[in-house]
Amino acid sequence: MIKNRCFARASLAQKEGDVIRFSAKPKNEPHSLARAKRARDAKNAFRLCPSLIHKYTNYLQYHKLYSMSELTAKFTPADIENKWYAHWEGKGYFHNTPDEREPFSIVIPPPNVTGVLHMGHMLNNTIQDALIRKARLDGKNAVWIPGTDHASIATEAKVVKMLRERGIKKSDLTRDEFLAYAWEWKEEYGGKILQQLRKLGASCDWERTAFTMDPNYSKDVIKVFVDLYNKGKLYRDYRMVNWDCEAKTVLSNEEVIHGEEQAQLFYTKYFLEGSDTDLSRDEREGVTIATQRPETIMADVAVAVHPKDPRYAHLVGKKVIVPLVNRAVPIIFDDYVDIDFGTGALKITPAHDPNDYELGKKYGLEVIDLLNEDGSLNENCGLPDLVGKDRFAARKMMKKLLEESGNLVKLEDYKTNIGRSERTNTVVEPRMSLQWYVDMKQLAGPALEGVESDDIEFFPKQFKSTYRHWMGNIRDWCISRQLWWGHRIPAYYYTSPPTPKGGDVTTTMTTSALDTAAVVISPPLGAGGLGLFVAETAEEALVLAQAKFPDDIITIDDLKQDEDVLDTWASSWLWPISTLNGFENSADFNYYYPTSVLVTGWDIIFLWVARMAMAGYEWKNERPFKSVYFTGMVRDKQGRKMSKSLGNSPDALGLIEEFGADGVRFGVLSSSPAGGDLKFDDKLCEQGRNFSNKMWNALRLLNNWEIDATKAQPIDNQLAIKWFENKMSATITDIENDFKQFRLSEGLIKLYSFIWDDFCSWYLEMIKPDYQQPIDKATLQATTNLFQKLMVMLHPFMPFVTEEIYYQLNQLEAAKLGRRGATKDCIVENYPKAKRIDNQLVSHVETVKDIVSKIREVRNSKGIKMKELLTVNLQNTEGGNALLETAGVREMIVKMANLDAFTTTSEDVNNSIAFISGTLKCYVLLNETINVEEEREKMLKELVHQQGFLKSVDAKLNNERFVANAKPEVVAAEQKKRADALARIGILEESLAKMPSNSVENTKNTEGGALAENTANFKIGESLPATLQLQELLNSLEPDRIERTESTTDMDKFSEIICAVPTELNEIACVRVQ
RNA sequence: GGGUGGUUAGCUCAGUUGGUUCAGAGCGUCUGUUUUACACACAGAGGGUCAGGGGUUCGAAUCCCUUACCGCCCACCA
Repeated sequence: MIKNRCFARASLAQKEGDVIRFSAKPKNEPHSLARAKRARDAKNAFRLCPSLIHKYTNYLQYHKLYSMSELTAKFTPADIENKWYAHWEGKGYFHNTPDEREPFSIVIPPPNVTGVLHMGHMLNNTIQDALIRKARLDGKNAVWIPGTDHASIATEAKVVKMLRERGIKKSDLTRDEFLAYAWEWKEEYGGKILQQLRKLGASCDWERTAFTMDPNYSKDVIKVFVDLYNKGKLYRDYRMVNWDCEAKTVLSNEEVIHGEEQAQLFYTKYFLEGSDTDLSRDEREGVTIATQRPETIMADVAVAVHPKDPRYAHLVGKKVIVPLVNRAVPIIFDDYVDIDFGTGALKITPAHDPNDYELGKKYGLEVIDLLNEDGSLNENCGLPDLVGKDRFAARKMMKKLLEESGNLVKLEDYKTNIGRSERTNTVVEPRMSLQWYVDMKQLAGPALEGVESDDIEFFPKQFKSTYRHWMGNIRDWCISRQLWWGHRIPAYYYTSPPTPKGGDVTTTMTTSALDTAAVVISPPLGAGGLGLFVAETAEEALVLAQAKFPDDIITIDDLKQDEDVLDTWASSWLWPISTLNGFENSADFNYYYPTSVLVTGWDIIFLWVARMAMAGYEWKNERPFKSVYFTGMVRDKQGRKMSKSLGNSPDALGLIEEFGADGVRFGVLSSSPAGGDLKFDDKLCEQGRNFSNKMWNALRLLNNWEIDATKAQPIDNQLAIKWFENKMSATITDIENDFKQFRLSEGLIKLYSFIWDDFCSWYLEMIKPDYQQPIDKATLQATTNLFQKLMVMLHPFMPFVTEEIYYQLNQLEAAKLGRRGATKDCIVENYPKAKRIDNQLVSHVETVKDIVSKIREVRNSKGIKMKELLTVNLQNTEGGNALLETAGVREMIVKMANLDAFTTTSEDVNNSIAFISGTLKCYVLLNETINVEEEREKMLKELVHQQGFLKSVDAKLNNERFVANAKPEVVAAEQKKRADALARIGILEESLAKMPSNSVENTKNTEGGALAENTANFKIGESLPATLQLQELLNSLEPDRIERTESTTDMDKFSEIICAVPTELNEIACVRVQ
């Protein structure tokens, strides 16, 4: 039974011609197979790449012999994540209350209560969690307040849909009945996302979970509304608004998403009044306009042209007939019209276009509103057939009607920007409506100043200008919504005193009347301005009403509350204040406010961030957060925004399952510098998972070591430990800086490479005892300490795996080092502090690493196996001696490069390969004859490079202005470079001089060539393997799973060919798993 | 139209206050690996005129101007 996953997943193959083809590469396929696939792509399959087959065979062998039974070598995150999360939460690590420590607080951008975790949340919340965990490790009083937003439109739309599926219409319900359903829905499905955040490892203070419709929160929202009204920063007005016909509510500008869409322009001719009806359409006099919304034609009250347009100059004072309804309307001349667009003539429909409305006002035109609130046409359209029809249905019918009436000139495809509702995705219609507005100009000042002066600091900075631009051109904020789910507007209308009856907004009226519409027109609710009272409760409103109308006997039943609710953002803008009970000046508020940082996407900078800033300054006279970290937008590989409708959003929880929460956290963090967009690729999560596995295996290594308490600590181990401690100090300093500037991705990458390269690849190899030898106590102790420190450093980014390894290291210490007593959990450890760095020691070990690398390079190029002992000599120089004087250096080089000796020599060593590290020269002694010419060329090349380098350095140092202007340390660095370059050049020249100039004939290894020749003979064959390797492979399979083919055509029946290997007969045997 | 960001390796992106042993990382590619922690690995290699042009400077991927493409935000012409 073959357990290896890669093996089991090996490709399907199909035969084509005489070439075996692998099918699409399955995930996690070994590289060898990927190469096979490429070979296939090159249409050469195995015939041209025998080494590939060899390689794959080799890979399989390796697995069979060494890996197949050791599945534990893989780290499985799922096993530990739930365990640790429950542990942390149970211990109360996430919860904090005010104390004497330094506070660090974050409020979560509240996701919609009905939302599910998507990539944006993952990015956003991983960043917040990393910041919170770092603060916690730094010993701060860290609080992260979670919660959800009631999201009025989005939630109401979902509830309506749910009810519809149950056969219930919203219109059949009373407000209270509907709200009961909505709350029921919220209790059942709401907050799911908060559970999902736990999977990600978010260490929120769940005891503080808030909801924007909690009783306390609602109270604040209402209080704020009343306060704004009383301060004169809130008003009601009748204006053209963005209307969502599906949700039947107004939308703010920020809630309308514009996008380019395909539309049709209807070229429609409006005939001149009195023109000859006997003439054909083209002959008859008139004006042709172009419109994309022909269904609004019936509401036209004028046609406009440019005053300087010669085509229409003769029409001054004339009228045209609106098609279908045959109403005569004036032609007006206004330079608003663009002569070059369309026909240069424009129909004026004040009720259904903001610009037309303005023109209508200017010329005192009638307003005919022919749309109902659901987007269907009403009686004002004047055509019975169209009444009740949806605007899009009507549009289609208009085509026919206009054709029949002979007004339609032509149709033209046209790309235009269409506004759609952010929440319901319906096309937004401009519509006249009476709504509540916040006077933003009064609020924007302090909020703008706060960001300008960096009282609130933006990361990255460039969002300041976006913010400035918007705040400078701010428009009033429409905060009423015609919905039920939300905070009901605390405005009460007293209807008793007879008010002038204005009629419904959908009736025909003139613009002169409209100017005072708020007062004279009976709005959908209540009595308009006269009997309007804004108060936190009906009782308070009653008091106001009684005071205003002392002659009336008014009871609470005479007051009618506004039916509308507030825009969701009119509650979430209080989030940092209300979640801390700021309006009651609570201890929490005084301690945690202003919050430390807000982490959010830049897409809601206006919807939310700016408004929170306004609210903070307005009611608390204080910024709501010290910094704002704008994350990038997560996009798919094609750069598109992740969205449900595109279906391109990866399943967040699925990703966690596949790569582990830590893997996903790594993935989203590692390439997400602030503000930049992140094209999401799950390869990054894979990298994160691999990283976890790497550390897990480092732990396994330590676990496997036996301890020998009597063994003295080797000198090179001491050096390794000192070196690593120094490097760690440097890394700590770097990471601290990165956190300060919110450069989390950089911090993570640094740690990644520090742990993977410095710790695993170098440090552990340095201290690793010889095979089956025990390790000394001091080294193991130091190593577990260092490892644990690394885990603490990495913990903010990858909490689960670090906690687990940290714990395992404690266990290891207890078992092998006899350590007693309780130890902290990683999550509440103290973040390591940087110590003074011994630069000389570090640079010596870096030289060691360089020498070792170069020796490996020599091994690689000469095909010398790692196992083979080598002798390397170091040229006797001052620098070389200084290096060797450092205790442990010699031993370290000997061990890491697998040498039998590393000694100094004063003479050139014959029959060796020389290399230069820094200013040191080493000789690798070889038994075989050296290709002198090759070495000479290498050295010459290096010499040229060094000379060029020296020249550029000299050019600077000889430049007086450089020496005069550059910083002293830069000049010193250049001088050092110069000295080093000179030293290297000296070494090279000396070596070259001593080299015999005649080259020795190179005896090249011809193995590769031979192999290549064999390949031409490869063909698909039937014989069973004769090689030992293949035999072993086959032995690993159960006999009934092996089939033998007799001819190439038999290959067809192989549905799963897992490998094809060359036999001694230069044929290919194929093996498949049934 | 008004803002604003970008263009660096095949791909995705780093590159802090300008300083040639910094042009980097990951992935991908290529070569090698029975190397006892890890093939989710190890040891290496190749690959970029830092979009084009001009300027400032002793010195430019980095600062300025300009051109060409992308992108986003805001406002919008029926």
